[in-house]
Amino acid sequence: MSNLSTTADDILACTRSLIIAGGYHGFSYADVADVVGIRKPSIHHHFPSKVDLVRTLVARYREEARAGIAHLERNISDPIELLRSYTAYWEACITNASAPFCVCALLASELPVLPEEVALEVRAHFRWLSNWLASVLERGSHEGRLQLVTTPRVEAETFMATVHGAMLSARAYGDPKTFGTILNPLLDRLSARS
Amino acid sequence: MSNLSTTADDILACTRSLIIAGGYHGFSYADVADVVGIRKPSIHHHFPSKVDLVRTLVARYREEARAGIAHLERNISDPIELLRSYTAYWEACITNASAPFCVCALLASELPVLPEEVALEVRAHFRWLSNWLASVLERGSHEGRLQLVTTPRVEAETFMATVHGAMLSARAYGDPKTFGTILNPLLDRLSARS
DNA sequence: GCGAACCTACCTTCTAGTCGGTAGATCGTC
DNA sequence: GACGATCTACCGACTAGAAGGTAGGTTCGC
Repeated sequence: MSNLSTTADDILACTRSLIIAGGYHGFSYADVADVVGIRKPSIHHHFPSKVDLVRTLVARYREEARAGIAHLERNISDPIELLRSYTAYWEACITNASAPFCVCALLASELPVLPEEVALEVRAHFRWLSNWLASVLERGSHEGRLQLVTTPRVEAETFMATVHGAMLSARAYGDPKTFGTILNPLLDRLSARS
Repeated sequence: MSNLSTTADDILACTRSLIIAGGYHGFSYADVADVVGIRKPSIHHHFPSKVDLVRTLVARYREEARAGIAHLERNISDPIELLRSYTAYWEACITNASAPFCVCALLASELPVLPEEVALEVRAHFRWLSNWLASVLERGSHEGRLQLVTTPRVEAETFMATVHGAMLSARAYGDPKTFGTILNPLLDRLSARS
Protein backbone atom coordinates (compact mmCIF):
# COMPACT_ATOMS: atom_id res chain seq x y z
CA MET A 1 0.00 0.00 0.00
CA SER A 2 1.69 3.17 -1.17
CA ASN A 3 -1.14 5.00 0.52
CA LEU A 4 0.09 8.37 1.74
CA SER A 5 -2.64 10.36 3.46
CA THR A 6 -5.97 8.71 2.75
CA THR A 7 -7.65 11.63 4.47
CA ALA A 8 -6.52 14.17 1.87
CA ASP A 9 -7.84 11.85 -0.84
CA ASP A 10 -11.13 11.49 1.03
CA ILE A 11 -11.42 15.27 1.26
CA LEU A 12 -10.77 15.60 -2.48
CA ALA A 13 -13.23 12.85 -3.38
CA CYS A 14 -15.91 14.40 -1.20
CA THR A 15 -15.24 17.87 -2.58
CA ARG A 16 -15.52 16.51 -6.09
CA SER A 17 -18.99 15.12 -5.57
CA LEU A 18 -20.09 18.27 -3.73
CA ILE A 19 -18.84 20.48 -6.59
CA ILE A 20 -20.50 18.25 -9.16
CA ALA A 21 -23.73 18.73 -7.25
CA GLY A 22 -23.62 22.47 -6.74
CA GLY A 23 -20.45 24.19 -7.90
CA TYR A 24 -17.83 26.25 -6.08
CA HIS A 25 -20.26 28.30 -3.98
CA GLY A 26 -22.58 25.35 -3.40
CA PHE A 27 -20.59 23.67 -0.65
CA SER A 28 -18.68 24.58 2.50
CA TYR A 29 -15.84 23.20 4.60
CA ALA A 30 -18.50 22.14 7.10
CA ASP A 31 -20.17 19.97 4.44
CA VAL A 32 -16.87 18.29 3.62
CA ALA A 33 -16.05 17.79 7.31
CA ASP A 34 -19.42 16.12 7.92
CA VAL A 35 -19.03 13.63 5.09
CA VAL A 36 -15.36 12.79 5.68
CA GLY A 37 -15.93 12.44 9.42
CA ILE A 38 -13.33 14.96 10.46
CA ARG A 39 -13.38 18.41 12.09
CA LYS A 40 -13.38 21.55 9.99
CA PRO A 41 -9.89 22.82 10.98
CA SER A 42 -8.39 19.48 9.95
CA ILE A 43 -9.32 20.26 6.36
CA HIS A 44 -7.34 23.48 6.60
CA HIS A 45 -4.38 21.36 7.68
CA HIS A 46 -4.48 19.50 4.35
CA PHE A 47 -5.68 22.41 2.21
CA PRO A 48 -4.95 25.85 3.70
CA SER A 49 -7.76 27.58 1.82
CA LYS A 50 -10.82 26.74 -0.22
CA VAL A 51 -9.03 27.97 -3.34
CA ASP A 52 -6.16 25.55 -2.61
CA LEU A 53 -8.61 22.70 -2.19
CA VAL A 54 -10.50 23.33 -5.41
CA ARG A 55 -7.41 24.18 -7.46
CA THR A 56 -5.82 20.91 -6.33
CA LEU A 57 -9.03 19.06 -7.13
CA VAL A 58 -9.29 20.46 -10.65
CA ALA A 59 -5.58 19.90 -11.32
CA ARG A 60 -5.93 16.28 -10.24
CA TYR A 61 -9.11 15.91 -12.28
CA ARG A 62 -7.25 17.11 -15.35
CA GLU A 63 -4.41 14.68 -14.71
CA GLU A 64 -6.91 11.82 -14.50
CA ALA A 65 -8.53 12.99 -17.72
CA ARG A 66 -5.16 13.05 -19.49
CA ALA A 67 -4.35 9.59 -18.16
CA GLY A 68 -7.75 8.27 -19.20
CA ILE A 69 -7.41 9.61 -22.73
CA ALA A 70 -3.84 8.32 -22.98
CA HIS A 71 -5.13 4.90 -21.98
CA LEU A 72 -7.81 5.02 -24.65
CA GLU A 73 -5.29 6.11 -27.30
CA ARG A 74 -3.04 3.20 -26.36
CA ASN A 75 -5.78 0.62 -26.78
CA ILE A 76 -7.96 2.01 -29.55
CA SER A 77 -6.82 3.24 -32.93
CA ASP A 78 -10.11 3.67 -34.75
CA PRO A 79 -11.16 7.34 -34.33
CA ILE A 80 -14.88 6.62 -34.18
CA GLU A 81 -14.27 3.96 -31.51
CA LEU A 82 -12.22 6.49 -29.54
CA LEU A 83 -15.14 8.90 -29.55
CA ARG A 84 -17.55 6.11 -28.67
CA SER A 85 -15.39 5.05 -25.72
CA TYR A 86 -15.16 8.63 -24.55
CA THR A 87 -18.93 9.15 -24.55
CA ALA A 88 -19.50 5.64 -23.16
CA TYR A 89 -17.35 6.62 -20.19
CA TRP A 90 -19.57 9.61 -19.46
CA GLU A 91 -22.72 7.66 -20.12
CA ALA A 92 -21.62 5.19 -17.42
CA CYS A 93 -20.71 7.98 -14.97
CA ILE A 94 -24.11 9.57 -15.47
CA THR A 95 -26.06 6.31 -15.36
CA ASN A 96 -24.54 5.03 -12.13
CA ALA A 97 -24.61 8.60 -10.74
CA SER A 98 -20.97 8.31 -9.65
CA ALA A 99 -20.07 11.58 -11.38
CA PRO A 100 -23.03 12.86 -13.39
CA PHE A 101 -21.13 15.93 -14.60
CA CYS A 102 -17.70 17.02 -15.75
CA VAL A 103 -16.12 19.04 -12.93
CA CYS A 104 -14.70 21.60 -15.36
CA ALA A 105 -17.93 21.96 -17.33
CA LEU A 106 -19.81 22.65 -14.14
CA LEU A 107 -17.27 25.14 -12.86
CA ALA A 108 -17.19 26.84 -16.27
CA SER A 109 -20.77 27.97 -15.78
CA GLU A 110 -19.57 29.91 -12.73
CA LEU A 111 -16.45 31.28 -14.42
CA PRO A 112 -17.12 35.00 -13.86
CA VAL A 113 -17.26 34.53 -10.08
CA LEU A 114 -14.56 31.86 -9.78
CA PRO A 115 -11.19 32.54 -8.10
CA GLU A 116 -8.71 33.23 -10.88
CA GLU A 117 -6.45 30.27 -10.01
CA VAL A 118 -9.36 27.87 -10.45
CA ALA A 119 -10.65 29.66 -13.55
CA LEU A 120 -7.27 29.21 -15.26
CA GLU A 121 -7.40 25.43 -14.79
CA VAL A 122 -10.98 25.26 -16.03
CA ARG A 123 -10.21 27.24 -19.18
CA ALA A 124 -7.14 25.10 -19.83
CA HIS A 125 -9.27 21.96 -19.62
CA PHE A 126 -11.61 23.23 -22.33
CA ARG A 127 -8.72 24.00 -24.65
CA TRP A 128 -7.08 20.64 -23.96
CA LEU A 129 -10.27 18.63 -24.50
CA SER A 130 -11.23 20.37 -27.73
CA ASN A 131 -7.68 19.97 -29.01
CA TRP A 132 -7.81 16.25 -28.39
CA LEU A 133 -11.21 15.94 -30.05
CA ALA A 134 -9.99 17.94 -33.04
CA SER A 135 -6.95 15.67 -33.42
CA VAL A 136 -9.14 12.56 -33.34
CA LEU A 137 -11.60 14.03 -35.83
CA GLU A 138 -8.85 15.18 -38.16
CA ARG A 139 -7.23 11.75 -38.18
CA GLY A 140 -10.59 10.08 -38.74
CA SER A 141 -11.32 12.42 -41.59
CA HIS A 142 -7.95 11.80 -43.25
CA GLU A 143 -8.34 8.06 -42.87
CA GLY A 144 -11.81 8.28 -44.40
CA ARG A 145 -13.34 6.71 -41.32
CA LEU A 146 -15.25 9.83 -40.26
CA GLN A 147 -17.41 12.10 -42.35
CA LEU A 148 -17.16 15.69 -41.28
CA VAL A 149 -19.50 18.43 -42.42
CA THR A 150 -17.02 21.17 -41.62
CA THR A 151 -13.43 21.50 -40.29
CA PRO A 152 -12.12 19.16 -37.57
CA ARG A 153 -11.67 22.22 -35.33
CA VAL A 154 -15.30 23.35 -35.62
CA GLU A 155 -16.59 19.78 -35.51
CA ALA A 156 -14.60 19.26 -32.28
CA GLU A 157 -16.09 22.36 -30.68
CA THR A 158 -19.55 21.18 -31.67
CA PHE A 159 -18.91 17.73 -30.28
CA MET A 160 -17.65 19.06 -26.95
CA ALA A 161 -20.54 21.51 -26.67
CA THR A 162 -23.03 18.73 -27.37
CA VAL A 163 -21.48 16.52 -24.69
CA HIS A 164 -21.71 19.29 -22.11
CA GLY A 165 -25.21 20.27 -23.16
CA ALA A 166 -26.31 16.63 -23.00
CA MET A 167 -25.00 16.40 -19.42
CA LEU A 168 -27.09 19.45 -18.58
CA SER A 169 -30.21 18.06 -20.22
CA ALA A 170 -29.78 14.70 -18.48
CA ARG A 171 -29.64 16.60 -15.20
CA ALA A 172 -32.62 18.82 -16.06
CA TYR A 173 -34.78 15.84 -17.09
CA GLY A 174 -33.47 13.74 -14.21
CA ASP A 175 -33.03 11.01 -16.80
CA PRO A 176 -29.57 9.49 -17.47
CA LYS A 177 -30.77 8.03 -20.77
CA THR A 178 -30.97 11.52 -22.24
CA PHE A 179 -27.18 11.61 -22.62
CA GLY A 180 -27.05 8.55 -24.85
CA THR A 181 -30.16 9.62 -26.72
CA ILE A 182 -28.36 12.78 -27.79
CA LEU A 183 -24.88 11.37 -28.38
CA ASN A 184 -25.49 8.11 -30.15
CA PRO A 185 -27.11 9.68 -33.24
CA LEU A 186 -24.28 12.20 -33.34
CA LEU A 187 -21.71 9.39 -33.32
CA ASP A 188 -23.67 7.53 -35.99
CA ARG A 189 -23.64 10.62 -38.20
CA LEU A 190 -19.87 10.93 -37.83
CA SER A 191 -19.32 7.29 -38.84
CA ALA A 192 -18.60 7.25 -42.55
CA ARG A 193 -21.02 5.33 -44.81
CA SER A 194 -18.57 4.04 -47.37
CA MET B 1 -45.68 54.89 -18.58
CA SER B 2 -47.59 52.04 -16.98
CA ASN B 3 -44.57 51.68 -14.73
CA LEU B 4 -45.60 50.16 -11.43
CA SER B 5 -42.66 49.79 -9.11
CA THR B 6 -39.49 50.39 -11.04
CA THR B 7 -37.52 49.22 -8.03
CA ALA B 8 -38.87 45.68 -8.14
CA ASP B 9 -37.96 45.57 -11.82
CA ASP B 10 -34.50 46.90 -11.03
CA ILE B 11 -34.04 44.21 -8.39
CA LEU B 12 -35.12 41.52 -10.85
CA ALA B 13 -32.87 42.87 -13.62
CA CYS B 14 -29.91 43.02 -11.28
CA THR B 15 -30.60 39.54 -9.90
CA ARG B 16 -30.79 38.24 -13.44
CA SER B 17 -27.32 39.47 -14.36
CA LEU B 18 -25.91 38.29 -11.04
CA ILE B 19 -27.39 34.81 -11.55
CA ILE B 20 -26.12 34.69 -15.11
CA ALA B 21 -22.67 35.46 -13.73
CA GLY B 22 -22.56 32.98 -10.87
CA GLY B 23 -25.78 31.09 -10.23
CA TYR B 24 -28.07 30.87 -7.21
CA HIS B 25 -25.34 30.59 -4.59
CA GLY B 26 -23.08 33.07 -6.38
CA PHE B 27 -24.85 36.24 -5.23
CA SER B 28 -26.38 37.70 -2.11
CA TYR B 29 -29.02 40.27 -1.13
CA ALA B 30 -26.12 42.58 -0.25
CA ASP B 31 -24.83 42.37 -3.83
CA VAL B 32 -28.26 43.26 -5.22
CA ALA B 33 -28.67 46.11 -2.73
CA ASP B 34 -25.30 47.59 -3.73
CA VAL B 35 -26.10 47.59 -7.44
CA VAL B 36 -29.70 48.79 -7.17
CA GLY B 37 -28.69 51.50 -4.68
CA ILE B 38 -31.06 50.43 -1.95
CA ARG B 39 -30.69 48.90 1.53
CA LYS B 40 -30.78 45.16 2.02
CA PRO B 41 -34.09 44.98 3.95
CA SER B 42 -35.83 46.94 1.22
CA ILE B 43 -35.38 43.97 -1.05
CA HIS B 44 -37.25 41.84 1.46
CA HIS B 45 -40.11 44.33 1.14
CA HIS B 46 -40.43 43.43 -2.55
CA PHE B 47 -39.37 39.79 -2.33
CA PRO B 48 -39.79 38.26 1.16
CA SER B 49 -37.14 35.59 0.61
CA LYS B 50 -34.35 34.71 -1.79
CA VAL B 51 -36.44 31.80 -3.06
CA ASP B 52 -39.31 34.21 -3.82
CA LEU B 53 -36.95 36.51 -5.69
CA VAL B 54 -35.41 33.81 -7.84
CA ARG B 55 -38.67 31.96 -8.45
CA THR B 56 -40.26 35.21 -9.62
CA LEU B 57 -37.24 35.94 -11.79
CA VAL B 58 -37.32 32.54 -13.48
CA ALA B 59 -41.09 32.69 -13.93
CA ARG B 60 -40.78 36.11 -15.58
CA TYR B 61 -37.87 34.87 -17.69
CA ARG B 62 -40.02 32.03 -18.94
CA GLU B 63 -42.87 34.41 -19.77
CA GLU B 64 -40.49 36.56 -21.78
CA ALA B 65 -39.18 33.49 -23.57
CA ARG B 66 -42.73 32.41 -24.45
CA ALA B 67 -43.55 35.92 -25.67
CA GLY B 68 -40.34 36.07 -27.70
CA ILE B 69 -41.01 32.75 -29.38
CA ALA B 70 -44.64 33.71 -30.02
CA HIS B 71 -43.41 36.88 -31.68
CA LEU B 72 -41.04 34.89 -33.88
CA GLU B 73 -43.78 32.43 -34.83
CA ARG B 74 -46.05 35.34 -35.80
CA ASN B 75 -43.46 36.87 -38.15
CA ILE B 76 -41.58 33.90 -39.52
CA SER B 77 -43.05 30.79 -41.06
CA ASP B 78 -39.97 29.11 -42.50
CA PRO B 79 -38.73 26.60 -39.86
CA ILE B 80 -35.05 27.09 -40.67
CA GLU B 81 -35.46 30.87 -40.38
CA LEU B 82 -37.17 30.37 -37.01
CA LEU B 83 -34.17 28.43 -35.75
CA ARG B 84 -31.78 30.99 -37.22
CA SER B 85 -33.63 33.83 -35.50
CA TYR B 86 -33.59 31.95 -32.24
CA THR B 87 -29.82 31.39 -32.32
CA ALA B 88 -29.23 34.91 -33.68
CA TYR B 89 -31.00 36.23 -30.60
CA TRP B 90 -28.59 34.39 -28.33
CA GLU B 91 -25.62 35.27 -30.46
CA ALA B 92 -26.51 38.95 -29.99
CA CYS B 93 -27.00 38.53 -26.22
CA ILE B 94 -23.61 36.85 -25.93
CA THR B 95 -21.81 39.28 -28.22
CA ASN B 96 -23.00 42.45 -26.50
CA ALA B 97 -22.63 40.70 -23.13
CA SER B 98 -26.13 41.79 -22.10
CA ALA B 99 -27.08 38.24 -21.12
CA PRO B 100 -24.33 35.83 -22.09
CA PHE B 101 -26.18 32.80 -20.73
CA CYS B 102 -29.69 31.37 -20.46
CA VAL B 103 -30.86 31.80 -16.85
CA CYS B 104 -32.43 28.34 -16.80
CA ALA B 105 -29.43 26.62 -18.37
CA LEU B 106 -27.17 28.14 -15.78
CA LEU B 107 -29.45 27.24 -12.89
CA ALA B 108 -29.83 23.71 -14.26
CA SER B 109 -26.18 23.03 -13.55
CA GLU B 110 -26.95 23.66 -9.87
CA LEU B 111 -30.18 21.65 -9.87
CA PRO B 112 -29.28 19.21 -7.06
CA VAL B 113 -28.75 22.07 -4.59
CA LEU B 114 -31.51 24.37 -5.85
CA PRO B 115 -34.65 25.13 -3.78
CA GLU B 116 -37.40 22.88 -5.09
CA GLU B 117 -39.66 25.76 -6.17
CA VAL B 118 -36.92 27.14 -8.41
CA ALA B 119 -35.91 23.69 -9.65
CA LEU B 120 -39.48 23.05 -10.84
CA GLU B 121 -39.45 26.17 -13.02
CA VAL B 122 -36.03 25.31 -14.45
CA ARG B 123 -37.08 21.78 -15.38
CA ALA B 124 -40.30 23.09 -16.92
CA HIS B 125 -38.29 25.49 -19.09
CA PHE B 126 -36.21 22.63 -20.52
CA ARG B 127 -39.33 20.66 -21.39
CA TRP B 128 -41.02 23.68 -22.93
CA LEU B 129 -38.00 24.70 -25.02
CA SER B 130 -37.33 21.22 -26.36
CA ASN B 131 -41.02 20.82 -27.17
CA TRP B 132 -41.00 24.03 -29.20
CA LEU B 133 -37.82 23.01 -31.02
CA ALA B 134 -39.29 19.58 -31.75
CA SER B 135 -42.43 21.15 -33.19
CA VAL B 136 -40.39 23.44 -35.46
CA LEU B 137 -38.18 20.59 -36.60
CA GLU B 138 -41.11 18.31 -37.22
CA ARG B 139 -42.88 20.93 -39.33
CA GLY B 140 -39.68 21.66 -41.24
CA SER B 141 -39.18 17.99 -41.88
CA HIS B 142 -42.74 17.48 -43.14
CA GLU B 143 -42.48 20.51 -45.40
CA GLY B 144 -39.21 19.19 -46.76
CA ARG B 145 -37.39 22.33 -45.70
CA LEU B 146 -35.25 20.62 -43.08
CA GLN B 147 -33.27 17.45 -43.37
CA LEU B 148 -33.22 15.49 -40.15
CA VAL B 149 -30.90 12.57 -39.44
CA THR B 150 -33.16 11.17 -36.74
CA THR B 151 -36.56 11.96 -35.15
CA PRO B 152 -37.64 15.57 -34.51
CA ARG B 153 -37.69 14.78 -30.80
CA VAL B 154 -34.07 13.60 -30.67
CA GLU B 155 -32.93 16.29 -33.10
CA ALA B 156 -34.56 18.91 -30.84
CA GLU B 157 -32.77 17.57 -27.77
CA THR B 158 -29.49 17.65 -29.67
CA PHE B 159 -30.13 21.18 -30.87
CA MET B 160 -30.93 22.44 -27.37
CA ALA B 161 -27.93 20.67 -25.87
CA THR B 162 -25.65 22.18 -28.52
CA VAL B 163 -26.98 25.67 -27.83
CA HIS B 164 -26.34 25.29 -24.10
CA GLY B 165 -22.94 23.72 -24.63
CA ALA B 166 -21.98 26.49 -27.05
CA MET B 167 -22.89 29.09 -24.41
CA LEU B 168 -20.60 27.28 -22.00
CA SER B 169 -17.74 27.10 -24.49
CA ALA B 170 -18.10 30.79 -25.37
CA ARG B 171 -17.80 31.54 -21.67
CA ALA B 172 -14.85 29.19 -21.17
CA TYR B 173 -12.95 30.64 -24.14
CA GLY B 174 -13.99 34.17 -23.27
CA ASP B 175 -14.86 34.52 -26.94
CA PRO B 176 -18.43 35.35 -28.06
CA LYS B 177 -17.68 34.21 -31.62
CA THR B 178 -17.49 30.62 -30.40
CA PHE B 179 -21.30 30.48 -30.20
CA GLY B 180 -21.82 31.28 -33.86
CA THR B 181 -18.90 29.11 -34.89
CA ILE B 182 -20.68 26.12 -33.38
CA LEU B 183 -24.26 26.93 -34.34
CA ASN B 184 -23.99 28.17 -37.90
CA PRO B 185 -22.69 24.87 -39.34
CA LEU B 186 -25.40 23.05 -37.41
CA LEU B 187 -28.07 25.27 -38.95
CA ASP B 188 -26.50 24.79 -42.40
CA ARG B 189 -26.65 21.04 -41.98
CA LEU B 190 -30.35 21.22 -41.06
CA SER B 191 -31.16 23.30 -44.15
CA ALA B 192 -32.32 20.91 -46.82
CA ARG B 193 -30.32 20.85 -50.07
CA SER B 194 -33.12 20.25 -52.56
C1' DG C 1 -54.68 58.92 7.98
C1' DC C 2 -53.45 55.03 5.33
C1' DG C 3 -50.53 52.19 2.78
C1' DA C 4 -46.55 51.55 -0.07
C1' DA C 5 -41.63 52.16 -0.12
C1' DC C 6 -37.92 52.58 2.32
C1' DC C 7 -34.92 53.15 6.31
C1' DT C 8 -31.83 51.94 10.76
C1' DA C 9 -30.80 48.61 13.89
C1' DC C 10 -30.75 44.19 14.96
C1' DC C 11 -30.72 38.82 15.11
C1' DT C 12 -29.18 34.13 14.02
C1' DT C 13 -26.70 31.16 11.50
C1' DC C 14 -23.18 30.10 8.58
C1' DT C 15 -18.73 31.24 6.31
C1' DA C 16 -13.69 30.63 5.74
C1' DG C 17 -9.97 30.80 8.43
C1' DT C 18 -6.88 31.09 13.02
C1' DC C 19 -4.83 29.74 17.38
C1' DG C 20 -2.83 26.94 20.60
C1' DG C 21 -2.45 22.54 21.80
C1' DT C 22 -2.17 17.11 21.95
C1' DA C 23 -1.19 12.16 20.71
C1' DG C 24 1.67 9.47 18.23
C1' DA C 25 5.06 8.22 14.77
C1' DT C 26 9.88 9.09 13.19
C1' DC C 27 14.14 10.88 13.84
C1' DG C 28 19.28 11.55 14.78
C1' DT C 29 22.70 10.90 18.20
C1' DC C 30 25.12 9.67 22.09
C1' DG D 1 18.47 1.31 22.75
C1' DA D 2 17.31 5.40 25.31
C1' DC D 3 16.84 10.52 24.90
C1' DG D 4 14.93 14.43 23.29
C1' DA D 5 13.69 16.94 18.90
C1' DT D 6 10.88 17.16 15.20
C1' DC D 7 6.93 16.16 12.24
C1' DT D 8 2.16 14.77 11.00
C1' DA D 9 -2.57 14.59 11.79
C1' DC D 10 -5.88 16.04 14.23
C1' DC D 11 -8.78 18.62 17.74
C1' DG D 12 -11.72 22.34 20.59
C1' DA D 13 -12.43 27.01 20.95
C1' DC D 14 -12.40 31.00 18.68
C1' DT D 15 -12.79 35.18 15.29
C1' DA D 16 -14.48 38.49 11.82
C1' DG D 17 -17.39 38.99 8.49
C1' DA D 18 -21.19 37.68 5.45
C1' DA D 19 -25.48 35.20 4.90
C1' DG D 20 -30.72 35.54 4.90
C1' DG D 21 -34.12 37.53 7.53
C1' DT D 22 -36.95 40.51 11.24
C1' DA D 23 -38.85 44.53 14.05
C1' DG D 24 -40.16 48.81 14.22
C1' DG D 25 -40.04 53.34 12.66
C1' DT D 26 -40.01 57.36 8.95
C1' DT D 27 -41.35 59.48 4.76
C1' DC D 28 -44.32 60.55 1.18
C1' DG D 29 -48.17 60.55 -2.06
C1' DC D 30 -53.05 59.77 -2.42
